[in-house]
Amino acid sequence: MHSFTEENYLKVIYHISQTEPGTVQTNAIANGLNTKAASVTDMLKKLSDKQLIDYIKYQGVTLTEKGKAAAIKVIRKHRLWEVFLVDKLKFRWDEVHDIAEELEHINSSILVERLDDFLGFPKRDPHGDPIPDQHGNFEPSAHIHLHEIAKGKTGIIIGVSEHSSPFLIHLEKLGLTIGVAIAIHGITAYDGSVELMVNAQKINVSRKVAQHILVKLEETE
Amino acid sequence: MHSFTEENYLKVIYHISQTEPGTVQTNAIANGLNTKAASVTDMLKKLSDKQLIDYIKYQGVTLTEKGKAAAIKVIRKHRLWEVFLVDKLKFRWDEVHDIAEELEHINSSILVERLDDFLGFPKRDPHGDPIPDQHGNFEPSAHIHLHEIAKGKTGIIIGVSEHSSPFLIHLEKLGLTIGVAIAIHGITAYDGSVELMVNAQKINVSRKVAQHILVKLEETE
DNA sequence: AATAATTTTTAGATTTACCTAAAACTATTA
DNA sequence: TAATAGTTTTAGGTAAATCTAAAAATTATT
Repeated sequence: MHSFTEENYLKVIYHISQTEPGTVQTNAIANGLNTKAASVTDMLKKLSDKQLIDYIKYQGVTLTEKGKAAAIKVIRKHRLWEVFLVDKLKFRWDEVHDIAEELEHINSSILVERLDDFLGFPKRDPHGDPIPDQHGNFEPSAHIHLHEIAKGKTGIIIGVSEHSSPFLIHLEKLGLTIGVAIAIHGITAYDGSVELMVNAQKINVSRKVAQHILVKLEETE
Repeated sequence: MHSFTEENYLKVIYHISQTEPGTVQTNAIANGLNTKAASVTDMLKKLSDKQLIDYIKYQGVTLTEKGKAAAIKVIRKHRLWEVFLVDKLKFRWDEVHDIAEELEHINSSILVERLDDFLGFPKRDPHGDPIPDQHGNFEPSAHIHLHEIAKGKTGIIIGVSEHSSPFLIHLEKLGLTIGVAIAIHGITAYDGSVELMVNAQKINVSRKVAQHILVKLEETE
């Protein structure tokens, strides 16, 4: 269908469009793919010819419906393979990203559907990200970032927005894993770090770390 | 490590060297990869530079120890993934070849070892081919081709030497699957077809089909 | 609005893997 | 052994994806 490289571009464009408002910039894509702006421009022309993106020179791009569907398919595969690696092959959540990055390009829709079935139609991957269904539908999780939560609130960690191994290993050590209940004690004015209770322990988390932890707030009492 | 394409060349060279005696010819490789002799020559130079093959112009190639090890690694992955697809995802044996052809290039030794463990360290793939262990060792099966068996002999089907879907579906219809006991009634002089008993039924199998069925003969009574 | 800074695009090259057509080599056989 | 058939290699070219350096366009700043 689409080349390995095209799929990576679509995926990155999709991810950026979910986090940044407006059209997606050439430099942002270059950054997300560890490549140069000139290479991105070349590929944008190609993706535009294939009607996978809407592209206006110097103005950035947006995915077309077709492009969005293709991107979501890749993301679905990535997340299903991550579940496979953790649930079945006993990998840790910090080990699976790079392998899933390769597996996501395996091209067989029947394989994806069988895998989904085998895994019991999981709704979320090991990092808490929602897994799109066959038709590309998923409920985006109503989350808030840890560094934005007001003092006194309580909630449950439902995901992370960074998947690097060092970050995840750090979280593991702090006991900040998915499903864990937390209570915010306050934010340190000096460095923006967050004071919180986890597993009956009071810990301090840097702002940088807090920015990548997604929390579902508890219904207010 | 090695590119997708390099791995495919090594794999094909290995397979040819197992079936044909002597060095592997350029044309045979081109044939096995559905490419042209000129392209093969280009790649042979590259593989030779990397010391994966011994190559003398016009004389064909042989794998070096390094090349052989790389080829066997790919074959190990291919066969393990086939077991996964059939045992876990409930694919039929005629559906798995093409998907495994993609999966075999996924690059992660820990993944392969975990998969092997998950599958219970299988010794053979769904087509009866032996699966090399971590170190590349495997017992080659002592088999004989169906068309070479003498009248009156009995045996058990232990494998096939063609993996195409039409061929395997045909075998399935005839009841000629792995583990099935057969008894040779004779060979038809006119067309070389084989008369045999399977599941208490007398059937006739064309020479072309018989050539791709591997049988383990029963100890003579 | 003019200038400076930043971003993006163009131009021209490189690498990998492939192709066709022609030349060179090897094997066959008359 | 000379001609011919078959195989393999060389020569020259294409397409995908990348790069660097320079030009062009946009955005920000006096």
